[in-house]
Amino acid sequence: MKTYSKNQLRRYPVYLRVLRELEAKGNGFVSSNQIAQLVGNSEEQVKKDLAAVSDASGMPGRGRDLRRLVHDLEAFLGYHDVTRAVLVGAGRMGQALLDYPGFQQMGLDIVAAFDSDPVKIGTRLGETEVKDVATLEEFLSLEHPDILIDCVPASAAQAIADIAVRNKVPGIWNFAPTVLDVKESTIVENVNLASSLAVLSHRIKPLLS
Amino acid sequence: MKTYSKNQLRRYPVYLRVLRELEAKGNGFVSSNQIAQLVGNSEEQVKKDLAAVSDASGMPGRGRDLRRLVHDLEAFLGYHDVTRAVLVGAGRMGQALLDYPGFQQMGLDIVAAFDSDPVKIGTRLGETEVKDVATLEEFLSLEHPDILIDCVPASAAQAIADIAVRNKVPGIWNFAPTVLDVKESTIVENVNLASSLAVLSHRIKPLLS
DNA sequence: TAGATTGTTAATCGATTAACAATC
DNA sequence: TAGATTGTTAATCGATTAACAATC
Repeated sequence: MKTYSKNQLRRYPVYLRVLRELEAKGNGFVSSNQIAQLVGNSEEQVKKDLAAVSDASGMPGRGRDLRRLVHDLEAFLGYHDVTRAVLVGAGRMGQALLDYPGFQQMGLDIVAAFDSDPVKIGTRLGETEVKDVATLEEFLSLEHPDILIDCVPASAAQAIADIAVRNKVPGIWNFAPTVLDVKESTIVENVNLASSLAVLSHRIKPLLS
Repeated sequence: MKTYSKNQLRRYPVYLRVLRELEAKGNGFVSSNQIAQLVGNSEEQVKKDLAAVSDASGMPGRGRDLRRLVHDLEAFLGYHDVTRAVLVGAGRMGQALLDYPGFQQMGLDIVAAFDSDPVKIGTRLGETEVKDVATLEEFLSLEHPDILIDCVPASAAQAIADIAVRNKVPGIWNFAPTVLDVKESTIVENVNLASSLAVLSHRIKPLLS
């Protein structure tokens, strides 16, 4: 079976973005070189990446069918299937995620939100009512979501992860600034702002006066 | 000169986290193996990574001095120097970032926030007053911050990036879901939720029923 | 057709892992 | 001392880049 490296997987949504922009402009075909220019990768890499997710082969001299390519990318990324998620921790970051309209387009449906703050419990954020985190475990055992989005403070994040693991939630999307310890049957993906900032800071270092 | 890959740079803040936890527990020394267990990398990788940022060599049989290692990591990551940033776009995401206390510890000082919404302009978010984005360019030309945090909607993100480039802001931390086109003298680091979700979705796929 | 672009194979590059002598 | 762990060199692995024949 084909395998995809982490870096490769990260590139696909980026391709999708620029392809949609080209589509919006009314283009019908794209060459790998065009895409390469727009995203800043090499042409060879673009060719390989796209060949790995689309059976439709491109036309020598013209490029690839844009519409078809967008479709195949979306299909590969799972945007055509609904992924059900629960969000825990309705702080600023949690609210930002609940608010974000882009997830819909990715097939990600945040079906419930939880918090421990009595002031927040019962309120509505967008379409979602905030439930008491004390009821999280029961909800997971009944509803079996695919993903738990962990947005609680670092000090509470492991306890939430433990509940997810106990209830066999396949994936944890971790926004808390802490390293989670989970059984290997549970997948954790970290959104680590400190890591991102480390890359940026290091690269601008030579530019600072 | 030593070079550091993107992946390597991303690992350092993760090491720092677990090391601080060990320090809080009162430990005085750590072995590479211990760290490897905690973060889930190989021992060899941990050894190489740490050797690249700390001159203090570890003691065979005991490990590395924890306090010293934490210090060296912080120094390498630039946490001991102040990096000045401006944030543009005081939506949910922007507010979440303004709120986040962790940046202080990383030496990141968000000195100003900007938005185009008249309702938001003039209000205070935490310690920062929201200014009119119309005054952004003047602010940049006078204050020369190190980083511009771009949190505006995708449709406006490029225009903000253009202003940053014009005013020679060294780094753009891009939270907008779009690919920015900048001169190569400007560094862009993208926080791309779609990419992160793509990795998670792909990895949980075999676990879904 | 000629030219552009494809898909794929081979070469290169870089990062990770394995091995091991050195040593507190 | 013996054992654990170090730092570093060599081997492996994987990903990226270069090259090129095939073709619309």
